[in-house]
Amino acid sequence: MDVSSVLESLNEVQREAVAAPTGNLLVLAGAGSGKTRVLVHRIAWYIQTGQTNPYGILAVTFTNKAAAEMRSRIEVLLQKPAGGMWVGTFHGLAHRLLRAHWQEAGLPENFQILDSDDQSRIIKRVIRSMSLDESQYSPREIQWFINSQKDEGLRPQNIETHGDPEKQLLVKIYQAYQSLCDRSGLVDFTELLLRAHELFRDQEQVLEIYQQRFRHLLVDEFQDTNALQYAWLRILAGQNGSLFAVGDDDQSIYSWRGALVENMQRFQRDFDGCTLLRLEQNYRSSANILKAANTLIANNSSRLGKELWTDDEEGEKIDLYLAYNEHDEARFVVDRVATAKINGNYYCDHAILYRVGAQSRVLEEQIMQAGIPYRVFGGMRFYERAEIKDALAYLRLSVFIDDDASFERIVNTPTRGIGQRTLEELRNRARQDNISLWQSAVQTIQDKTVPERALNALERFLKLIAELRPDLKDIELGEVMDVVIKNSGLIDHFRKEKGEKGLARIENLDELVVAASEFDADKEEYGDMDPLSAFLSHAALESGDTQADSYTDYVSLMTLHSAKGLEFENVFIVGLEEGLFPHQRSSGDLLQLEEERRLCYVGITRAKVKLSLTYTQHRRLHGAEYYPQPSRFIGELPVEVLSEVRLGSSSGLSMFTSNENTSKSDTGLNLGQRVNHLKFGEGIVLNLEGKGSNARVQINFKETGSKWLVLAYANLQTEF
DNA sequence: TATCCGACCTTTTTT
DNA sequence: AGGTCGGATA
Repeated sequence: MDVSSVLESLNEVQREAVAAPTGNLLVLAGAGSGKTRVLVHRIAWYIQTGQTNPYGILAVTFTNKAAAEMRSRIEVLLQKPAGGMWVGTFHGLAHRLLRAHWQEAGLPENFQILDSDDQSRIIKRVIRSMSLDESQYSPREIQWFINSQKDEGLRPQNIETHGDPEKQLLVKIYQAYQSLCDRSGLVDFTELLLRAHELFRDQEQVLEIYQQRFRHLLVDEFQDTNALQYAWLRILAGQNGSLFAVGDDDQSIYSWRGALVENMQRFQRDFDGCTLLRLEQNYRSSANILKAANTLIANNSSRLGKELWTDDEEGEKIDLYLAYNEHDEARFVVDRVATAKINGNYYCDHAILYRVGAQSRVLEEQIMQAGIPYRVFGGMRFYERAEIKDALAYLRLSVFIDDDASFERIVNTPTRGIGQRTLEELRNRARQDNISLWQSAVQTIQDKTVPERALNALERFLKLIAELRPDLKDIELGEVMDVVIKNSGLIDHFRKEKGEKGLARIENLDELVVAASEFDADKEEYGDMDPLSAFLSHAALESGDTQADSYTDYVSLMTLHSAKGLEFENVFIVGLEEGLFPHQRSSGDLLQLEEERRLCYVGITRAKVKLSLTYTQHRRLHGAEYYPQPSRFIGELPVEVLSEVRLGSSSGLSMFTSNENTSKSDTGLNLGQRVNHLKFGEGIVLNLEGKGSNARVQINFKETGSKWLVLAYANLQTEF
């Protein structure tokens, strides 16, 4: 094999990283600097120099999409399947370990995976069963508490409460939640990681197997690792393993879900002989775009430090558009996209990025009106849909009767006369005897401790599930799914739902049958699990990211967060306003503000050719009116790369005024304008009405709040 | 058991 | 504004 081919087409630093001697290496890789490329080539280098075969390599990422892309790029480079290599997400790999070592990990063979919705339902139940006030102990907060404890590697008994009764109670809830999960063989997402870590920590012989095997560990997006993931990598690497980590501290935007940028510094301390390389040459964006990105991010402190550069030319300036309101903003963007299309560009080279999901609606309205195909990313995923989870719950229960989450979900869906009273009885018994709801139901039927009518209903339910079971073994997966959906009565149930909704649900259920029949359990991923169990795991771990159809041309709408890792010729970032971006909830805290700035940096660096930024004078959000100040991030960009867009009266402006009926009297004032009043001081124009001597103006004064004034007497100063 | 009403919330997302 | 959720009601 010609080793040099792996190094061809790499720049000097990339080559240095790829061909570095085996050992611990941290690659600080800027946006668009070819970071995944380096990682993939590093793997090929290991193999082609004979340092290891695929069997000795473990490469880990955060999303299934990234993992799939990595694997396929490796295989392209090697020109053969990379069998035996472990490539996957932290959760996927942890899952694989736990399936292989379920006994050592103290799990039932058929353990089921809880997604966060399942988890939150269980937590609600636990709170209720402890007769706590739900309004005082919000399930959300408790879920957050439990997950962050687990992220820290903490079990209830390890948590120091310092006698704080509040915390003691939280720990008690955590405990109760965990024992419910344990007795019903349920593993939440974080638990996958925690158990996998404990497996390594406590089972020396297991750890040894994997330490021997995986001498070469590689991590992408290292800045996104949390404490537990870091600990897992560290224990697996041991003394003899080597870790190749690629990341960018400037793109760390997930601290709010436990990601620790500090892991990049820690890595250099904790891992022997760690070297640091910087990939700073950018192959994506024009010089102007990079200049904007570099200048912006330089406002952050405590960076590892790096500055992107490019051989590319200066390129176009960055457009900056001040819109009247969010409709005008949307119209501006859509107009630009439409024009680009007419000029021979593709829709799919365009992305519209926003800070919060709620901003997509107005954009969608405009883009729909223009008849432009688009896709909104994010939101409900396929396997998260209620009807899909219902159907899967039938399956899960049939393969693993102790799965309480599924039992609860479907015991009375569709309604079959098993009401709250009966359920309460089942739950109590389950808790008292530390058994699953299914076992509890069996005993309840034996002891006849509920009314006859409920008893019969319960019996019918158990029989329904039990009858599914023998059928499932022999027939093909799609057929299994079909039988489940038909026998469960879900179709009839949703048919009764009025409107489009029920219809859509039934279509989704059809789609589920297709998904099941097309599912092909990868032996590497799922070992010798039976196909049905493998499919259920798959459904839990891959929430069904709908693959972008490559043959349709559409504009992408997404949050800045979901844009990370992507690139587009043409990028619009909308809503650059104080309070929105940076978001209100981040603006009080310096660290959070810096994360917002990194988010902006991520957004800017998505653009290859053209970047446009917009903000508004007036925005309606959550039913309230805002007259926001321009985002500080605009002010942090170098003026020389910006170009302010002023529309002639023929385009956006006239459309705006005619459509919105906000044409104001000719007062010489604009909405959002700053004015000064002799008595009330400084304020901002909120509204105008009437004409001539009747004209009135509403002003939000800094000191005294909002007031209506007759313009003729107000004697406002507009320049000060 | 279905449906309606009002209280409540609303940053970002993956697994 | 718009969606979700839980409780009250028919």
